[in-house]
Amino acid sequence: MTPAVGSPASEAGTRPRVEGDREQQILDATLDVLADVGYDRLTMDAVAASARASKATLYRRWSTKPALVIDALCSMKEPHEVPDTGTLRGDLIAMFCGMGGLTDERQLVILGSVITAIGRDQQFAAAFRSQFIGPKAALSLGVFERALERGEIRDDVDLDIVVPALPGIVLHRQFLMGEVADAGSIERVIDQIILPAVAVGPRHSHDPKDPT
Amino acid sequence: MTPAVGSPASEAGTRPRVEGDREQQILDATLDVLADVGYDRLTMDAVAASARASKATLYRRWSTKPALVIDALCSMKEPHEVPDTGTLRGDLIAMFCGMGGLTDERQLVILGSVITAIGRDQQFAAAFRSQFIGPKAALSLGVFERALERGEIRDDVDLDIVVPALPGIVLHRQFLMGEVADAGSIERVIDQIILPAVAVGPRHSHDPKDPT
DNA sequence: GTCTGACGGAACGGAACCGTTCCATCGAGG
DNA sequence: CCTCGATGGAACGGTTCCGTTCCGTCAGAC
Repeated sequence: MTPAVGSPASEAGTRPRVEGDREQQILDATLDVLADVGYDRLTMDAVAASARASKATLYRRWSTKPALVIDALCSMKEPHEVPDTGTLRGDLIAMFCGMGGLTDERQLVILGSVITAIGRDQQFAAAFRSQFIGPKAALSLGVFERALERGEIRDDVDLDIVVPALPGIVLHRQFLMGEVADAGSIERVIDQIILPAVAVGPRHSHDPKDPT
Repeated sequence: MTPAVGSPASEAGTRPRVEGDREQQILDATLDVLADVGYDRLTMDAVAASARASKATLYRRWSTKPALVIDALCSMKEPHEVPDTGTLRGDLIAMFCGMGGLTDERQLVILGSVITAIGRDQQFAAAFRSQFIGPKAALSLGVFERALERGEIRDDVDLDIVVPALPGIVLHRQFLMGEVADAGSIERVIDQIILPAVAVGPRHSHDPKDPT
């Protein structure tokens, strides 16, 4: 499968030279293969073929397959900063339903592809968590902290538990139950689990009219 | 749709060269290898070696690797029936912290090992969901329905969302965040997410299906 | 005691990968 | 124009795994 990332300048037989983004092209090809066959079945040959590079080039830059894959994961676009919609509900929807969120097909497939590797390669797991999970978790944490400042949620909420709950529920539905995550299902989880769990007292106030 | 897997031992006379549980021994060995190296890297040779069987024997009974693994998964012990502790909280803890629950190391490792296969083998995924996920989900559903009858939880709770939430959260913490699930962490999730989400009491409806 | 047949073990050819090496080619800088 | 360095492509030997086949063994059926 040819990566959609066609080099703008070079085409039609001319050999793609190292234009600086050559490395990114290879990493993109790595992600394509990763999404296609998974981590365990990803081979350097397949990556080389997909990137129209030679294995020699690959090994010149990355000594091992884990190193290449980790680099590829790190090269993925980070989710945008989450816009302040004024409510926790709006922020969560904006964050998880947008690009780079839980409805991003490619990202979900890749996520599932590396779970095996996470369980069996400590170094891989560490890199994955700090580079991939970390930024997303930080963003999500920020959303909840904003809600905390607004007084939208209880002040005794354990963010370590609450913050990862939403992706956990959605990913579980996706991977193990076979549902395709869309905005609607994510909203249902937010409305029926997350918001009730953090709601303030008996009064369930998710009022958008209280911007701190 | 089970591929050519004879229901053995009950048949008289014909079979058991060794013992009727020889098949189960092989399936157990399969689970061992599965937990050890994962689905993609599981080889028939490794299973044969682990079971001290010959590959010929394996292929005599299971035509392919997916068939063998599916049979192995199906042979795993089902979780016990959940004792009625009198409260939803007690039932959840009893169910998920006990054997076959979310603290069962072997089961968790195997779970992570097959996620790759689930995403890429439709037949495998279907068998896995009906044989592995299905019974657990049914048990969990029963626990919540019992709570519903007790009047412990709101009667407008969407069980399709709520029931899989707990395993989702815990598995996410385990696989992606690298936490080891123990009774304490599961209890925290129950107390801070699940119970608040289903607790009786006033609740604003965020249900998009109710656009009053 | 003999026959039967499933068994474990070993080996096979073929295929896929790995990591390396060699080489012709092409782009850029001198 | 010409050299130099990085590249793509192809091939290598070595390893692993697949699915099959053959064979000697041994417990139960007869």
